[in-house]
Formats: sequence, structure tokens, C-alpha cells
Amino acid sequence: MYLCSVATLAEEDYIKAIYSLSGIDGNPISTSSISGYLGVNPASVSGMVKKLSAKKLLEYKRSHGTSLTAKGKKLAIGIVRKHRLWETFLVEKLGFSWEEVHDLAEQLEHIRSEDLINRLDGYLGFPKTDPHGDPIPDKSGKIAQTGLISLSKLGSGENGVVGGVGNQDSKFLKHLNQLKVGIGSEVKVLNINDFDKSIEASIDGKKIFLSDKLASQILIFKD
Amino acid sequence: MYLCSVATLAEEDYIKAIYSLSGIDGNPISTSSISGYLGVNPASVSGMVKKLSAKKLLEYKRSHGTSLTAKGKKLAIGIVRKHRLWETFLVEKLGFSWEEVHDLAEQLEHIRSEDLINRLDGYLGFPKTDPHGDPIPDKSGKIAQTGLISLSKLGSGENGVVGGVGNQDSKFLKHLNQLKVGIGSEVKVLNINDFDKSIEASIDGKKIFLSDKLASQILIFKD
DNA sequence: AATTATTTTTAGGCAAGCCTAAAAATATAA
DNA sequence: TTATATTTTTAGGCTTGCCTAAAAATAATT
Ligand SMILES: [Mn+2]
Ligand SMILES: [Mn+2]
Ligand SMILES: [Mn+2]
Ligand SMILES: [Mn+2]
Repeated sequence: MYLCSVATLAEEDYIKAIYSLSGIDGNPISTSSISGYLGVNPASVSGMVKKLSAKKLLEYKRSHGTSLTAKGKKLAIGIVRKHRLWETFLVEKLGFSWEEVHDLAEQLEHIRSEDLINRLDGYLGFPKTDPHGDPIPDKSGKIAQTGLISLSKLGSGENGVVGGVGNQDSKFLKHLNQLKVGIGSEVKVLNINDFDKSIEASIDGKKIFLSDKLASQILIFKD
Repeated sequence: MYLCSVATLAEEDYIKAIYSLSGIDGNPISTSSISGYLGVNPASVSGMVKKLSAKKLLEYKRSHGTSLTAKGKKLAIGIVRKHRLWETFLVEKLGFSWEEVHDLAEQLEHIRSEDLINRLDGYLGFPKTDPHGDPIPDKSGKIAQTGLISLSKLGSGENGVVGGVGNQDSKFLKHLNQLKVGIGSEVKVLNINDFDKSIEASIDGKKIFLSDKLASQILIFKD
């Protein structure tokens, strides 16, 4: 009853998961980690990997893991592009805040139309990054490097500007809202506690404390 | 793996189909007509009707047909609202033309979020009708009557303004594009051929011929 | 009223994606 | 190397939504 295409909705979610887990260099991913990431049983992953392998979207070597083929990677990047453009639309045009859009984009990313997403891209002015600072792949699949580093990598006395987050969890983002930390916030590390690596910092002139766990998920452009 | 809700995607398509077939007065609909409309086997409809009936979305009396309950009708109107708002977005904001948007809206109408659709409504300026002249239900489910009548109901010498179409088929809409007939076009019936009810009309000052079949699908506000 | 035609339901199957439990393979530790 | 722990696969099941074929019910004709 629905549009045919390269991959079903569930297949797309697997491909995207493997892409996310593989990182930039495309490391092979274990069955169990896909299982954990998607919240499905390892046995289900086994079956799907076999299926996607037959479709040449990924390669699988037993006990070595799964990695996307060029075809699979292209599909994954297309989904990521859609996800991030829709998130940008929701925030820029419909006035959602950054912690509300991820789940909606999980639905919208599966809408099938190259034309639609390219027009949306143009309508938004070809944005380079999404509301969380993640780079938006262009029409050809190219992804610009953002140059963001984790705040927890900064030394005492160093400073930078918040450019993104390493986590889409809405609890995390709401917490940042409360702390008045967002993209564009100016950060200066005042002190790093040796015991737990927690950070004392000034953000937009206001002094706050950040746990290492929190700081590690805040991404900055180092000055 | 996906959002739970009142109805699955397939269920929504059945509900919407029954709503479309029932007309404004909610006539009971036969199994075979649903089957024909959706392009599925009558046996499949039988099964789904049983399921939706158990969910109290419709009522079924054997050999009398199916009609939506209040709950089912509300669901249907919600889907129609989403469909028409997305179509409006695609035309007004992304520059699609009216014959391109229906299939995309078939996908977008299943995106689950009350909040999203209400914000989209606001973003579009609470439009009353979609790109095909169909009324957009408001947030509460109310549907304004458009007062449109078929062009083939006009008598010789009468005139009006095109306000909508009675058909979403892209071949039909492309044909209207070629004839330069669109919403807002001013129509005057010059002559009706007695033999085949075909119409000689002036549209925006230009004289054209319309078959009865074509004219019946053009909806106008009578002057 | 009886026959024929149409509509609808039941019965039995299939594919996709998920599950659990058990078996097999691999990795780690002793 | 042998034993233990972990990971992965296989086997068997379930639900949804579709199919075809056959049976049953209803409607239309004669
Ligand atoms: Mn996201
Ligand atoms: Mn998804
Ligand atoms: Mn439509
Ligand atoms: Mn649909």
C-alpha cells in the first residue's frame, strides 16, 4: 500500500544505527551493540543483518562485525540529512525548542522524496548545521567537519564558544536550558577539580559548575 | 520501535477511506467498495473491519455496511486536516504545484503529533482551504462549507469563479494547467451542447471547450 | 419460489519484524 | 590447554496486513 524503495522503514533504522555507531571511520559494529542501541533482541539483529547483507547495504564477517557498504553509507547519510533538515525546520520555522524535535524528526526522516528534502533545504537557506550543532550533509552527501571539541577537553583558563551537543536526550537538553547554556554561549574554564574532573566555568559571564559527564557532552569551538 | 497511538498506519488508511466514501452524511459503506477504493482484497477488508469494529472506530452491520463511530470520524477528520495542511505547506512554502503534492501528503498525514500540526496550521496562517480548494478542518474538527458547485451545474450564460477541483488525479490537474484553468479563474458558460453536455466557456476571457466529464470536476463559486 | 449472480466471510498461507529459549561459536581466564 | 563466560546464530512462535480459494450469505432474476 506504500511507496516502494531501497529499504523499508525498519531497515532504514538499522542502517542509520550502524552508521551512528561506526563513527567517521566506519568501524565494524558487533551484533550486540546494534541490539543495545536499537533496543531489540540480538537474534533480531542477526536476522536483519543477513537481510541487509543480501541487499548489499552492508558487509558482515562473522565475529568481526558489520560495516556499511558504499551503498549503505549513502543511504544512511541521506537519512541523516533528512533528519537534520527536518529538525532545523521545526526549530527555525515552527518555533519548537531543541529538546522537542528529535523524536519528530525520527518520523519525518522516513518521508520518501528527494525533491521534497532538496526544496526544504533551499527553503531553510541551505543550513550547515542542525539545532544541535550537527553538520547537515549536502545534496551530494558531503559532510563538512565542524571542528567541535568536547568542553571536557579544555584546560584551565582556556575558553571557547558552544557550537553543539553530543547527546539528543531531552532531559540533557532541558538541563542545559535551565543552566542557560546553548549554542553561542561563551565559555571559559576557570578551574578543573582534580578528584572528579568536574569543571568550574564561566558561561556568558555567569559562574557555574559542570560535572565531567555533563561537560563531555557540550561541544565547543575553541578560541 | 515506533510511536504507539490509536491506530496503525494501515488502520488510518482504512478509516480515511471510509470517511471519504461516506460523504458528509456518513452513509454506510460496503466491504466491496472499500476494497475497490483501497485496492485490497475484499477478504482483507473483512478482517480489518472486524478489527476496527473491536476498537470502536466503526460500526458494522452485516450486509448493511460500515460507518464510522464518533471516535472514528474524529480520527478521520484529524488525518484529513493533516493531509490538507501539509499540501498547503508544500505548495505555499516549498513551491510545489498542485498536482505534485497529494502523494507526498499521503505520507506526511501519518506523522503523529498534534502539536506539530497545530503549529504548522499557525505558520501557514490558519488557511481555510488546501491547494485544491478542499476545506481544512480546524483544530477542533470543524469543517467550513465551501459553497462550491460543479461547473457542469451552471446554465448557459451563467458565470462564476473556480474555487476547487473534485479530483486529485495528477493527470487531471496537469490538464487543467495546460488549459490555464486554476483556482481564481473566471468562468462564463457560453453554450451547452445538448448532445453530450459538453460546454463552450470563456475562462479568464479565453474561449475553450470542456467535456462534461471535465466540467463536472471543476468546482466554482457561482456569481 | 427457485435459480443465478454477487457480496461477504472463513480458512489457510505468506512475508516482515519482532520475541524467547536453546545451541553453537568465539573470547577470556585459569 | 581446559574451563568458563560472552556473543551470535538457529529454531520455533507471535502479530500485522496482505493474498487466494472455497464456502456461505444475500440479492437479483426468471
Ligand atoms: Mn536528532
Ligand atoms: Mn527512524
Ligand atoms: Mn490530497
Ligand atoms: Mn495514507
